[in-house]
Amino acid sequence: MAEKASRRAGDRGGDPLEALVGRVREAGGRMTAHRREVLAALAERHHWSAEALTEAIQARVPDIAASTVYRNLEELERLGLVVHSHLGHGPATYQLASGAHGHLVCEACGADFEADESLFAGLAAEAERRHGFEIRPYHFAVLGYCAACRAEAPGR
Amino acid sequence: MAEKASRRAGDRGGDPLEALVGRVREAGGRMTAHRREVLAALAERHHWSAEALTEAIQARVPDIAASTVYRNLEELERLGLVVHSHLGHGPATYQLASGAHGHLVCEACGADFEADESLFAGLAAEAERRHGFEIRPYHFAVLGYCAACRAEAPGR
DNA sequence: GTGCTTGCAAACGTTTTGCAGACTC
DNA sequence: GAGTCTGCAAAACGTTTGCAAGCAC
Repeated sequence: MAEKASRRAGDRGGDPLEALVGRVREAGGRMTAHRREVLAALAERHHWSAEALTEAIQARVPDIAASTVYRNLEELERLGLVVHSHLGHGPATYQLASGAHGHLVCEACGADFEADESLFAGLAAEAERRHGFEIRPYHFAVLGYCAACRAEAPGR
Repeated sequence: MAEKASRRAGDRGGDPLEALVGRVREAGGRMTAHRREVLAALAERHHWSAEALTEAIQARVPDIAASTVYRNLEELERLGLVVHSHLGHGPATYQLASGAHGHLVCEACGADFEADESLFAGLAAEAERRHGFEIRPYHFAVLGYCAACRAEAPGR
């Protein structure tokens, strides 16, 4: 569960981590070892809750404080590198802005379907037309019932 | 701000409060004075946060405990009379199930547009077709930017 | 050297819980 | 009378803050 600690994390397709580091510097942010760990963890998977992210990083870097993770997420979000989503009743989840996408979350079983942006095209157009409103579909989950749960409790 | 306390609240179309009381009893719930106050307040307006609802009821019935309001909301939701929505980053808001509707909430200024169900018709159809997913559009707010805020900060 | 970043610990605001007593049915 | 509902107080939960020391630039 500790892997090879503090190596280049997130190995898929080039090295997105270094690109992120560059963007932090461009935006005037400093690059500390702990901030790098936060970025590395975010590059590894989607949908980290702040708490899970903290635990995952502490497995590699035991002396990182939870408040540091929270402050980094806040700062990275201000810099535009990170966005958060609300996937239902639990805490917010964080992801790299480059991987932002919408969600369908089942209220019964908690299943989480990543939604293609095109799913929201109609809603986006209607909201714009009727209200002049520009939606950001990745910032919220669309709650409802998944196919499996609907089959189990058809008359909900 | 205190109106005429403990009168029939929510006067549109008959007496919805008594209908609600009846539904609680049908569902096996008991009707206490405090539960009636919760229902009456919910019938008066939409989008109560639990805290605001508690304060409003305490203005009439000073000895009602906050935990009683929370437990009533939970119970009424289980009975299907009440639903809650997440309108952004703040606490959840509660409303009578009969008045449930979707929302567009501006991330910049917090403005809240009540959304006609038809706004979600396209999304509902697509989610159903692609994922077999049945959305519940009133349970979440669609976040984004309203027309006024877009005009102020066009290049967001 | 400047000032952003950090750990620690405490505070925060909202919601949940345990319990004994009060109430509805 | 049986079982639900209640107030009170304390705990839980996830997150934020103040401070002094540490580090990037």
